[in-house]
Amino acid sequence: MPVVFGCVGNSPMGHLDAMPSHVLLEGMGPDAQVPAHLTRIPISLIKTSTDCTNKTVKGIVVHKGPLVQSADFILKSVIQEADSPPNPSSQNSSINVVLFGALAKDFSQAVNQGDVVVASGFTVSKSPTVHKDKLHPCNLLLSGDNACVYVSRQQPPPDPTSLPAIKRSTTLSTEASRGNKAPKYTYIPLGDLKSGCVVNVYGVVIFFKQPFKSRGTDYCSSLKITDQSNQKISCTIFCEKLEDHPKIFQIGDIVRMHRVKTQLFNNSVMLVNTFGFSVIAFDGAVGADLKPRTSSRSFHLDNEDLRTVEELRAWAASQALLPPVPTIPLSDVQPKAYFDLTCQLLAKAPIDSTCTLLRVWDGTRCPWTLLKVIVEPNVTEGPLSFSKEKENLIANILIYDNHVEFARQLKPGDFLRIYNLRAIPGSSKVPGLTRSQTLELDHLAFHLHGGTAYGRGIRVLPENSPDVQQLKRVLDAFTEVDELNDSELLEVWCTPPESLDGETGQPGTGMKPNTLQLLDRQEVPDDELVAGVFSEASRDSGACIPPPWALSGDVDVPRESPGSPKRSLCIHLSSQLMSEGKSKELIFLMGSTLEETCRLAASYRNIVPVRSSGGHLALLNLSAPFLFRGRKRFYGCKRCSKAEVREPCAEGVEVIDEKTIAEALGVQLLQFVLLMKLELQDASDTLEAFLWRDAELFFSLSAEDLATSQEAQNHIKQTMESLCPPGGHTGERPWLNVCLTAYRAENDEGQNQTCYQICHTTISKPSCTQSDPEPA
DNA sequence: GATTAGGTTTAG
Repeated sequence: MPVVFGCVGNSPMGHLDAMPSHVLLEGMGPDAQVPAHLTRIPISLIKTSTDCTNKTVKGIVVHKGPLVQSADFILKSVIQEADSPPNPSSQNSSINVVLFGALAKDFSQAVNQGDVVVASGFTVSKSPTVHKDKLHPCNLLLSGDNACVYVSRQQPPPDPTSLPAIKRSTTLSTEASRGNKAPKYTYIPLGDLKSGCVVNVYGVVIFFKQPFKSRGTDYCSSLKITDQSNQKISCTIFCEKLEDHPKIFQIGDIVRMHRVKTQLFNNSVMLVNTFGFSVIAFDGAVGADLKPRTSSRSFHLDNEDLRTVEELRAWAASQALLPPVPTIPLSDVQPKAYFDLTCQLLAKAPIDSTCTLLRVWDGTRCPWTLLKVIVEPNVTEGPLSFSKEKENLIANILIYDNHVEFARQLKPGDFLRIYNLRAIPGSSKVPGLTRSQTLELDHLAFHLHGGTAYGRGIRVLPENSPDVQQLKRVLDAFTEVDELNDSELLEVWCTPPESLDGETGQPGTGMKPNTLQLLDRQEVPDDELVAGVFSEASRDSGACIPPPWALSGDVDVPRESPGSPKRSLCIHLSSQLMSEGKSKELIFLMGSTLEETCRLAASYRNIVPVRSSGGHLALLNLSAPFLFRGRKRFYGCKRCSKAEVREPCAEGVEVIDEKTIAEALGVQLLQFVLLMKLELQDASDTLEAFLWRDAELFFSLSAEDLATSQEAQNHIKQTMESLCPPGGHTGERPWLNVCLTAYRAENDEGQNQTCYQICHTTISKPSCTQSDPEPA
């Protein structure tokens, strides 16, 4: 059944549904269709200088490459001189033929290996693969309107099993078809994939399995990827060498794959690697390093690629495709949970043929009692024991079945990510234990079960990966501390300044806020307490003689609501201020409630609440503010003040401030101070540190504003929530780079102890996860 | 030279 292709031009990508243009004719060979004005030339005589106008070649298809869907369709084929016995002395009777556009697509559909074709309208170029494939030094390019291929089958019907067995002379690279320059790749959106093509794609990884040994000869990787088209495409990669597999570390990573073939499985298009397959992977986080993960030395990456990666990153972020926490630290592990762990291998030991012990740490301490496994010392690789402190951080992980072989290749010191690890509470039998070896009850055991479900597996992370860099900082910090013995450590931390002045800050690194609590000693009293003081003061409403400098009168309190009863209160004013026309600058208010005082504060700049005491005017108990100004309240020290109602000296004073009033009243003015205690945690331990002297610097606001401004309070709240998310895991808390001051201070029991304060440190943004220490 | 797997939890 001969087949004739019509002359077809290049079809722009996307016109994949264009009707094939071949015409079926029966009972004739391809030659019957070739127009008479064309003359055939032998393949072996083709040179780049050959004038191909009105020339044809005829050959048997000895290789048909895959249809590559690129900017255009491309298909590469090899034909061998037909109808004449191939000259064994000549290697030039087989030639590469490269077809473009719809012609390539039609050729892919209608031509099989073994068919005889006649081609016309071709051009000749140098074959870039001549040294590799030892074929004809030229190749034939078939594109554009003049290109035409006439086809016939040698043995109809086209039953693949009955086709002449023609050995492929060599393997071919599709890259070869584009000349010597770095090929320009086109990437097909995942939503546009059609089955039966070889394509290049980009995608965001939404599921992955680390390479695992297949039942065949290769390792198999399983991926599911997606892109802006929202199509979710499964990919299966078979490669004999592990290094040829995609290097996926976590969900959200981005892969670029070259030469994967599309095929239908379960009514969905899926991807499988095909000849010439290559893959590179990128971190999927916006702003992360754009260094591709690959073992290939000759990958091509241009600005367009980087732009594609950035676009996918931004899109993935908008879709929340990246997990908020890539892995769970040991400190946050929950019993019964499956989790991924990023850790360092310290030691390992085989337990039996189906189980290997990995001793790992990540610098955090698991709050649960961990499984202890005792193994024969002579089978352990790595140190047999560690310092007590370090031992407390080490998790024993039992690796089972198929993962044992992989674990065998691990070396102590390796940085690992273990996927789908399971934390099992209680006791379980550990194979290989002798009678003398005990297993603790009520522990948490970590198992990497057999199988690859849910991506279960192990990966060695490269030392330069950001997650490893972060882990190393934590581990190094611990090791540094661990190597000092306790007394040395104490000496380092206990070189305190005599006082807070002249202290030297010690930059601390890697401290993590753990828990936060406000010190409740000397707290600013709440309204309930203050209202109680007012209430008590108004009960002492005996007769009182105002001081001679005062003018007394009544003031109507603004009503709470139109219907509420009218109330007037006794006030005393400074006659001097009155004479200067500043009667509203300061009033001494008697018998008011806290609430009424606040209402009057809208009309009078300064209000000093007073009471009657022994026939004289007196200030209220200094638990309450001695002065109200707008929303601000000023407090006096109960111990240091010698309070008495006196006329402020306001002569020549433009504005009466709290200092003038406090001075006149003998009140030792108190300052608002923000005092917090933070529990910081790093790999080595936790540490309580005060935020006090530089608390305002830390939060970039004044404590006084904090007492009155809702905005300032919100700012603090947001900042604290970003440092210590409510209900969040430790892993979600940011790392802080803080400067600490160590000093000696007496505690409540009169004992000298070392205290720590955060100093010279500013949180740069409320939502920011890092703080920037300012130069001391 | 084709085949391998085709996500979805061990059962210690």
